[in-house]
Amino acid sequence: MDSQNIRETVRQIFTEYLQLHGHRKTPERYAILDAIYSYDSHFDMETLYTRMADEKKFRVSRATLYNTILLLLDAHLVVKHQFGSSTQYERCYLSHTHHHKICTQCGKVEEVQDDALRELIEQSKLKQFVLSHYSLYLYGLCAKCNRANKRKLKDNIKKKEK
Amino acid sequence: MDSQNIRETVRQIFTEYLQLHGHRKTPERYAILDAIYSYDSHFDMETLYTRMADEKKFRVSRATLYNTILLLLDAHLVVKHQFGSSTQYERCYLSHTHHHKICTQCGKVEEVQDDALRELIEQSKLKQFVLSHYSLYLYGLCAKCNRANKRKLKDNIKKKEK
DNA sequence: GTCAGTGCAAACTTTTTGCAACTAC
DNA sequence: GTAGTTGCAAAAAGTTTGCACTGAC
Repeated sequence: MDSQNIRETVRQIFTEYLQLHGHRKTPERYAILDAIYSYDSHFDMETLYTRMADEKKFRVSRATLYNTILLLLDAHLVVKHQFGSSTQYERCYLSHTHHHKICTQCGKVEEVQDDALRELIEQSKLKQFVLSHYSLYLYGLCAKCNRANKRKLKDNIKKKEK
Repeated sequence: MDSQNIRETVRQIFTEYLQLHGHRKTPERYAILDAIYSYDSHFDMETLYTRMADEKKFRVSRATLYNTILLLLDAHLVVKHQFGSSTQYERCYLSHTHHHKICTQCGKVEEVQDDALRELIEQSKLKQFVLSHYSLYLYGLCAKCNRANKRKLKDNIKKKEK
């Protein structure tokens, strides 16, 4: 499915969701959905806010953004992530669930694709619980920070020996 | 290992960590570590702050709490979770890594133990990355909210048909 | 004695809320 | 017409920071 097609499909899904839940179909809501589905990757509220004003020429208030994101989360069209200290969102319709490697030192986030693991998690039987989605965050050190730390540690030990 | 023994062991680990990194061994730091290891479950900063003052009779400032938690995270004696919108911490020395079921509606968090899945995640080969720990958050509806939603949905469809 | 660490309050960031104006229905 | 939504600004919640003081080394 191409990008244009996806955007039309998610609009339909959103419309159904809004109808079913008795919410109004406002232009703001569709503009926000459309903006989100025009990005490929993660974004935070500030980015969405400024990008919508700059690129999409559609200014909505922050309050409306937060409001609409709540609906989109509930409609399973967007997922929320909280890596480290920053809250990020991501579109999720027709995008493969992936995992995230987060460097605990520099904060860099990378996506990891592991279909075998994905299936195992999705098939894990949970008592008294209806799984809708999940997040797997793998914390550790990226190659760069790992090297830097090893150097630092060596220096400290040397200092101590003096 | 009994609870008293664990507390002594983590003190030692923390002492080594502080020495290695050239930090001072202040009474506040040990009091915070001890408080954290006297709880079995998750806690947030506010809870830790008030509990330390009330139960432990040891008042530390919020600044020092945040400060010390950073060290404990780095020393792998505490893990940080960000479910939904609340940030929670949890001791992690000698406690089995577990997964979390989070109800997207009422926010209830439950621990899930699945050793097979745990091992698979821990053994997943990651290129250019040194895994230290991970978090698996399973989002969905708890039995209670699921029932409530089904009722609500039925009502909305009925309304629509009128 | 020195400087890392602490407490305090102010600042800052992110998210929520109250209310008047607006508009989808 | 009217109730759900929006925008704005103020408030709240959570975390960080600057600075004077303290105490671990």
